[in-house]
Amino acid sequence: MTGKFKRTTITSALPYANGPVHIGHLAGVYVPADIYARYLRLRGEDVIFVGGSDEHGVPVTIRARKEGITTQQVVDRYHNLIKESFERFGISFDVYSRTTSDTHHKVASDFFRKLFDEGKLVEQTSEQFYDEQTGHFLTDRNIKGECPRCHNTDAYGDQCEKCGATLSPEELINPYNAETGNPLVRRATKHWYLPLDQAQPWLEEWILNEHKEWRPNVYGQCKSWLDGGLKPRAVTRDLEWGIPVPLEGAEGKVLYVWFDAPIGYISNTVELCQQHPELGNWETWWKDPETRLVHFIGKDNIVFHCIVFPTMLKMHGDYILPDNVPANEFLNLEGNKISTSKNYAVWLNEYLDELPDRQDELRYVLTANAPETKDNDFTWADFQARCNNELVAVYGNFVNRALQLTQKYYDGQVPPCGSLNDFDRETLNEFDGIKSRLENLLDNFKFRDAQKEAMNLARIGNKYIADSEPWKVIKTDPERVKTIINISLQLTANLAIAFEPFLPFSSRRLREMLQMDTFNWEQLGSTTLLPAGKQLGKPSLLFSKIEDDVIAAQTKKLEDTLKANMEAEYKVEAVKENIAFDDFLKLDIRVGTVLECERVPKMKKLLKFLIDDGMQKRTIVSGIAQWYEPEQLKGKQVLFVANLAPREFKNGLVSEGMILSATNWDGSAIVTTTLSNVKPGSQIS
RNA sequence: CGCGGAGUGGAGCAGUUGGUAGCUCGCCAGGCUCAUAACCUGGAGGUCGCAUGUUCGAGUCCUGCCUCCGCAACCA
Repeated sequence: MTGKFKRTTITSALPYANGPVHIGHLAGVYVPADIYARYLRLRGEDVIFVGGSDEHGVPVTIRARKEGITTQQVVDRYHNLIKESFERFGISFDVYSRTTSDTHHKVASDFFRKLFDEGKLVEQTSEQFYDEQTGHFLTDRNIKGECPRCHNTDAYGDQCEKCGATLSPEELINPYNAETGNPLVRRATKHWYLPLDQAQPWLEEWILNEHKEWRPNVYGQCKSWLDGGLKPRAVTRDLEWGIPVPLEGAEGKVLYVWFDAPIGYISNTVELCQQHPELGNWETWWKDPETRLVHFIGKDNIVFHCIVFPTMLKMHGDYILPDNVPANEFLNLEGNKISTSKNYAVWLNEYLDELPDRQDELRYVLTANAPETKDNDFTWADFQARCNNELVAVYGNFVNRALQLTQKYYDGQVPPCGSLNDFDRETLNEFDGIKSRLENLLDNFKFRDAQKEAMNLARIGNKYIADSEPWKVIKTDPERVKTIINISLQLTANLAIAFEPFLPFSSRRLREMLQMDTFNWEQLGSTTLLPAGKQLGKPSLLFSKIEDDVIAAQTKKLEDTLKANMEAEYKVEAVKENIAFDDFLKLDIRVGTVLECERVPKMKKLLKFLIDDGMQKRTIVSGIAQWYEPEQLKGKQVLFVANLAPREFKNGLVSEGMILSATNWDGSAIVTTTLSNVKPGSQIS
């Protein structure tokens, strides 16, 4: 660590206790944060890694109402699930607490109270929409009403999804509660605001001038907010679930979640230091200018961690400000957005159950494809390829080669290193700079590149063994082979250290095979990690291949989810305008028997039917080839429009009518028929 | 015209201050056989979203446009 800092406080975004954690959270926040924490610990630095669940806010209360349980039960369920998943996945939090803890309530209340007492907050009364039946004020998104522009009655308080108009709730005609349908009235309510506008000057200096090194996405977004001019933001809300505003006359009001949630980082540190007195006073980790504060978050959280929370800390007084906020972009899944509400995700707890003992595989892939500069895509095919072609074939295979050769030639004892030839020196030179390269990348939050650098060590090893051909040399110069194997083993020992921050589970297994009891970052690059004569443990495979059926099961699961969502989202179309009876009589719908049915060459969607309509045979072409095999329909009776004007297709084919099908929710077509057979040509009426 | 980010070989991604376009995987050919049909070497494959400029020179800088993602609107 450079000069002015003596210790590091690492925070990771608090996952919202409204669902399990998924791979997007991991790739965006927890895996990079964990790599960084492990790296600093390995260097022997003072570091704490703080996490916890965010358990306030509106969505958890909605979920509780839907499921008929208490809000506390909802947050308990997800907090426990998330906490346990993180542990199993090896996210090495020093503390993982929650914002419903007593400590947090006290810390957050005191924080607010101090700002209030010192006159830092602005009090303001405004009119907001109120549901008299439920006794709730509503947020913009929970208000619906008639759009003043297109008169769609389902417009939201912020936008009409039908005509795209941007709205404010006051513009809606007949506003109502989106959840209950109750009509709304306007009612005055008092709230407290954080005057971000006052913070503007020093924020500009602090971010735009002093932190030009922040990532472009972070810096860019901050700049845009600052350029737009900051406005005061309310820090309280009219809700029951949350931390009560600690003031007289503020009954029924709580702290806004984004005000209370980041304070959770502080509360969790307080709890950590209570449990571990050796860490000293919690204030050291938050107020000492020699402490370096780093927030790991996703891109949606940039404004809160770079502008709002720092303003809170600064106004409070003696807190330090974040030194860096390495925010990641988003991870997509098989080309689609990950969505908690639509259940479209790879959930961590399910991954751990369904692919047991493969934590490092997921960690590896998420880091190799981390969305550090732009949104990236996670696919199971890529996951499999990276595991099998990189972890197994490059890293695992190299380790296995070195250990098997040692077992075979030396009964598992490290052979002595003799004199080096030019090729040995060349190889050692190649990985000589590994330590400083890794440090440079990790210190700059370039985890993807850093992991690649570690993997490169294994590539060097494979090349070294292949080029020096110990299996040939053993027949002519056994002494030489000792040196080759010694160097190969030293390389594997280095791998165990280099991969420790990234792949802690396999690193541990590798160290056990190598009987490395102690290790630290400073040893990286050393060629004397394993002394000659040392007895190694029994070699076993570091990684195993992932078979096709495992991947197929996962992709099927996602496809099923997509299908289920389509089904759930299916809406019945509104009924068309009424028609006169005479209009109906004009339609001549009849029953026909399918005599022949075949695909139309070069036309993927079309089936050609030969129909017996009671008088003659007629040809009808129908666009349902996607959904039926011709054989399925042969001999069946179908309903068709008999007096539709014939239509000629481009290839000269003429369709004399239309076969009636129901269009299902997923777009598939189901051909209609009668309950029992009737004579061909019978009319429908 | 609300704001920010992104668009680079078949796939996924890098490309710091403008100087011959890289990496991993896949593909093709060859080599090797200690190793999990693994490993090593070589090769093919790109008008860097589109269009304009600036420059001796642009993936990189200017301007305009198109597309995707995010924020505003409590999903990382």
